[in-house]
Amino acid sequence: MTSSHSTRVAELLAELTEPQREAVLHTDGPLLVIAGPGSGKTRVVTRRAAHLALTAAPARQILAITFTNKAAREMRERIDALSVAEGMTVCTFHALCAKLLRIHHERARVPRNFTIFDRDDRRRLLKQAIEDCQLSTTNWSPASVEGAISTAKNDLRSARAFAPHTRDWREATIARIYERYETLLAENAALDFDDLLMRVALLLRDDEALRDELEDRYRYVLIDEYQDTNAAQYLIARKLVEKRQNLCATGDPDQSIYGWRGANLENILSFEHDFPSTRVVRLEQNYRSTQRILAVADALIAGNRRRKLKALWTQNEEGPWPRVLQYDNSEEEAAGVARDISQRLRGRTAPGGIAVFYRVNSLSRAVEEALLREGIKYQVARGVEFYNRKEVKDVLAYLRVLVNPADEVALFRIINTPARGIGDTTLERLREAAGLEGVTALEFITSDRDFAELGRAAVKVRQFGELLRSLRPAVEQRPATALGEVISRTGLRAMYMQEGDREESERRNLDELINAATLFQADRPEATLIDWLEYAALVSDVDSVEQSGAGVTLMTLHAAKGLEFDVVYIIGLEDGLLPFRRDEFVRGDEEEERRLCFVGMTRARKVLTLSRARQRFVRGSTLATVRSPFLDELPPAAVEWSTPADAAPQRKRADAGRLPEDLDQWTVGTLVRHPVLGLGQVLSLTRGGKRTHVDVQFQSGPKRSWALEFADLVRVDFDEVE
DNA sequence: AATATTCCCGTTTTT
DNA sequence: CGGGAATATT
Repeated sequence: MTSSHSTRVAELLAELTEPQREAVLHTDGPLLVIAGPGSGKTRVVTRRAAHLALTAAPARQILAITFTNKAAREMRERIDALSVAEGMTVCTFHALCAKLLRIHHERARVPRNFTIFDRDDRRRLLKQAIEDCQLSTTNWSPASVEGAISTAKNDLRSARAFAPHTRDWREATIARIYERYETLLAENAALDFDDLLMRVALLLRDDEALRDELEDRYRYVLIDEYQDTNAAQYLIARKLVEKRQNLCATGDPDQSIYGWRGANLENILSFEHDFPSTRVVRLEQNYRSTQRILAVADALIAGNRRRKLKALWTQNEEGPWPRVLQYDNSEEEAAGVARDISQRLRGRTAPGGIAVFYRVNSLSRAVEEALLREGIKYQVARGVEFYNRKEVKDVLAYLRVLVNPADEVALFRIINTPARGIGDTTLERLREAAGLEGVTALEFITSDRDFAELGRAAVKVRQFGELLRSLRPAVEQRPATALGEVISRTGLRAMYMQEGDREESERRNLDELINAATLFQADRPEATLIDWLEYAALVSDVDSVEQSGAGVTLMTLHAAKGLEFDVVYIIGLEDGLLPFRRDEFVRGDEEEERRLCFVGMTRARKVLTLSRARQRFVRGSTLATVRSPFLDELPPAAVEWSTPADAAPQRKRADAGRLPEDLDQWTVGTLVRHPVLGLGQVLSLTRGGKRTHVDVQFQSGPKRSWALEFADLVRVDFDEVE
């Protein structure tokens, strides 16, 4: 071992706490890192990866898997910065699977040049599948069927496996649609996002030789955000490390907020059971938030049952009390938040350090208007991504047709874009004619014939066919070149050439697309058009949700995961909104909603403000709201409640944490008053060794129990009441 | 084929 | 109420 080697190892261990060090140093065997919010997880993961590359295996034998491209990019950058891990594979689950399927297409029984269908493509195909089954898309909305099929795929249930297990007519119908959809996908030589995972999972399960090969290729596997894995990803993870068990999973059950997308919290909760020799490391020290913010968040999440206990703590300053503000209505809430932000901006806080979170996007509107009125710059981090823009998808559709002639979803997307006089009737006839001859639509179009059966449109179709034929050689060219060729030859550029504000952004986006392709191929000399299309299909964000620092950030609680801000506002803490409930009778997963709230709170470094409106303007009408039960779960002594209308917010009781002086007069039946919940009656008093617990039934309905020291209750005599 | 009108529906959305 | 999609109109 050279001295430079040991110096580098020492560097990797520098400035780490004991548990962090332990996680970095662990090499062989399963490792579970339970990482609380702001606990330096990324640092640990990257150092660990570097440490492995330095001491255990060549970097190319290490595989780090993330969920998002952003996470992959960040991890890659940070690992690169340590400059010991060149050649390491750092990518998303989907990218890994796409690559594996491309390489092992024969064994996986997929076409080598398969197209990856995004949600839009999938919807179109699904619509067709529903129609093919003679069903109406009104009764069988593509969206709901999509959800059912996606769930099935996430659970590794193929169309064939799905059909025999249907329990009612609805499921049986979905099974039919599912089968038809799969047939259509195959005809299009396409895979959807879920297929990528499912195919690889099943492949690893069934093809031992390949699994063996991959296990030798990737000797150490790291999976980030393990709490978000679904059944397919879980199987992939297990199969990838079957022999060596060198799996390092990092995550936090308390931050699992994608259950509705198929994520299965059980995967992380039962990790130690699945991998019996697991070493568990808990990262519990928080470097982000103040003591008071952390304490409140911790108190909230303590209400969950399905978790792994963590003792969050911090050496950071105490900080100001987190506040709960109750406004009369949603406009005042928005105005209040804007006013508060305005005040902070006059202080030292930079706008980029401030964020407003909400459960549903529709809440952003009121806040936006209020910020506008206050003249505060802001940005809404929303999901409209670059690669979902129409003009971008049109260009990509041309490329897709070139690469994969079976891709009819793409073909029908571009057949009349730019407008070339091929309408619905022509399309119908064309499909029919092609079907009659037993050739694909593309073969038909690009064949050398007169298209007499298409009447007036025959010339247009022939021209389109010629265009496609002339574009074919572009397949062999480099992505950026092919892209430029398509944009100009198809008339798409011309289409956006007329001067005008609307076309301006389209033109810019097309240029941006060529830029992206140029950048892509710059560090991938071997990259083909197929590779670029795959990249484009799987990279949807393009740095869109970066904190630019120029303005206040508005986003959903989901989007906030992984970020941090000095000052955080969470609005709309109302029953049914957070926790969200679709309708009154069907309750959602309240624990997941609580985690969502926890995630939001723990984004705050210094100042946390929760708010709620007593009346909310929703869908055209104003409705009375009920305070979120989550607010009642916050230790009353640890937050500052105030109604902004009040001149002075009520200060904290100085004696919080102490038992009431008149405790000897407290019995079952004693009347008490709570600053928020009002009048109530003691149901029970339990003297514990350390704490005295009290159950109270409130006049207003709710029943609560507390440690009496923190209950914020005052005893009232009977005659004081009315 | 482009534009007007009606109608429907309404969480979150890593890929 | 308001956006998007399906449908009607020119």
